[in-house]
Amino acid sequence: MKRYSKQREVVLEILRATKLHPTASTIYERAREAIPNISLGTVYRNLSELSASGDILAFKAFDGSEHYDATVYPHPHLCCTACKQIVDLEIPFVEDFTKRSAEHTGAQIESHNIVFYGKCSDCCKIKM
Amino acid sequence: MKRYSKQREVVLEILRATKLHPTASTIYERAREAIPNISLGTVYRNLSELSASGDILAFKAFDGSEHYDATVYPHPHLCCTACKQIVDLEIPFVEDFTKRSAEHTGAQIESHNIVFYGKCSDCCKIKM
DNA sequence: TTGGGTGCAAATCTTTTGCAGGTGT
DNA sequence: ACACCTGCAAAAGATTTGCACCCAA
Repeated sequence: MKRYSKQREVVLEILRATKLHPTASTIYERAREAIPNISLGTVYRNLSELSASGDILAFKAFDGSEHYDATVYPHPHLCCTACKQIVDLEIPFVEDFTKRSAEHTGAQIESHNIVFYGKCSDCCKIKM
Repeated sequence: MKRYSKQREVVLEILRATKLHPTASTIYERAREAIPNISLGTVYRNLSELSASGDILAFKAFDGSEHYDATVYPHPHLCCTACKQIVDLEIPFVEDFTKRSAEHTGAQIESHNIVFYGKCSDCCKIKM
């Protein structure tokens, strides 16, 4: 059975309080503010468990680093080449695209990991 | 200036001869059949260069491992949960989806990394 | 009480890099 | 000759894991 732990709660809180898709080490640094002697291994373990239980999502950015996200329904991300941030994209027709892809290829698609690379809308406004 | 090297040629040949999206270490093992004393570092260096010059594509699978592909136009991949293979998907409307996503979000999308997770068409046929 | 959770440190694994020597052009 | 490329090995990162101790239920 799964038991309560302060460490897991803190990790989850940190993720839910940000929209910035932090990495494990960023979460670790922030968690130390609440639990100074929390270990990095514990952060990893909890991130894995939360991810496995569907409480959070994990995905890889273009540079290969793992990022975590408390927004748990599958949604595309955009890695902005200008501000270097990873932003959530609200694309209402993602599931439609996925379904069409499945039909077109004869595959059975359960989930997806879509990462775009380009310039986010904020950065597009600023320049050019 | 870029110069010829047997090592780079072998790496590229290996990639072009397979449809299986090998990882660096798999390519390394195979390359050693042609050049027994080739080093893993050289394989990585050449994969980076070939990727930077657009001769090959690199992408991350769901488990985070980097895979390489000699099919250079951007196309989605499917990680099959049954046979564990990574298969290319021919989705004619990918670019359309990308364009619509850009329009919808106000972002400027340069490239994409789309990985589906599910069961490939072959595995769907075999067993329900 | 007891089995899951933790901190710590060592171990893995993957990828990168410094360096001295080799090799296309 | 010169700059690029290589093999080797060490380094760097990221993530996992073994272990003894701790604690929620």
